[in-house]
Amino acid sequence: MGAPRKGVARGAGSPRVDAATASLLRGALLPWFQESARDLPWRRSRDPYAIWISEAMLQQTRVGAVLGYWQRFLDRFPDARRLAEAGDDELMAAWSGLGYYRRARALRDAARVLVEHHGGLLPADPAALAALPGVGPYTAGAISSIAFGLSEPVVDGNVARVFARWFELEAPVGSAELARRAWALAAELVPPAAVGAEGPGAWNQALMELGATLCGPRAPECGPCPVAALCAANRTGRQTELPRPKARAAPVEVELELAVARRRGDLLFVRRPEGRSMGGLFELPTRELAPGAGPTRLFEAQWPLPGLAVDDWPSVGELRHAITHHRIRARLLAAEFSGEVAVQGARELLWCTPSRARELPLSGLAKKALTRLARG
DNA sequence: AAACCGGGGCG
DNA sequence: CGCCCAGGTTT
Repeated sequence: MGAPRKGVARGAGSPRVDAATASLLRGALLPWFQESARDLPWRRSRDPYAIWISEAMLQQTRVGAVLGYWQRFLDRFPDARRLAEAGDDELMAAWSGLGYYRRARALRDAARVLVEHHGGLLPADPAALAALPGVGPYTAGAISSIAFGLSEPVVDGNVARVFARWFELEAPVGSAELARRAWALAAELVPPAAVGAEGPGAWNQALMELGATLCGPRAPECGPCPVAALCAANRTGRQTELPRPKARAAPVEVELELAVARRRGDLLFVRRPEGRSMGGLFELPTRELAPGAGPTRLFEAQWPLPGLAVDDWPSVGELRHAITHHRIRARLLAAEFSGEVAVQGARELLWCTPSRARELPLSGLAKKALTRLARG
């Protein structure tokens, strides 16, 4: 997500929310949140440090995964001073299994900054927070609003999706444009700081709660949604179409020929070279046909088995396969051998029955080819 | 702007 | 297997 652009003049086409709409949205969402918010342990804390830890753990990580870590981490590192002295081993032990381990080191580095420059406490100011390692626009806004009650916006994946539906934003998921518009909307919608310091934090959490529960990536549940009547996508029936999926690079069309070389019930396999994609996996001898713009990287140097004159072999079938952004059409060419097959090249060859081949590390395409051959 | 980090859950 | 997740940092 991009950074908030507070105070920047908005150009034409940027979203605006009038005060009446903002009021309706808050009046619909906040009571729902108070009623049905999940009882997450970090929501019971008012300690900025503890809230910071939860936000760091929740970066690109599901609530369910964090549940088992947050309290144990706090038991071991109850405040910034203790965290600043954490050794690598105990730090990693406390984080092990959460992924994105850079976050843990950033947390400790930030704790050292806190001890050195902020008296061991978290600042409330989002700019000061964002200057800490591992704290970006989202986390700065979250701590500032949730822990300190400041009127600061927050946009995560949930909020961007919710806004895309509320306001029919057409920019695709993950795009800079959607982030920019979502931040602008969040800044307009976040309520002013309340006396009880509950307003902005509750609002931000309510937005994320809606995105995490009812307004999920697919199959949003608009029936029970408290905001359905105010949601543009719900009114036009586009709630499952928005936000638009990420524009994906067009898949590369690949045409392959696979050699089904048989000898007394065995099939010939070759092993892909180590260190490249699918390295070490076995596959059928393969060549690529008429590559449009040079050989496809996934398959270059995969042929030549000069002993196999596949040009003369009859086709026994065709199959389709998809790898990342490649769409593959593979023709199966079969021939029967009796004696030795003279194959040049250093790559490892293996004659093996189809059933035993099932125990080999096969490429997905080879597995599919075996299944096809077994079915006849 | 895009790549990278990274593990799990789910359809 | 691809998508998605309470993102941030680096190039």
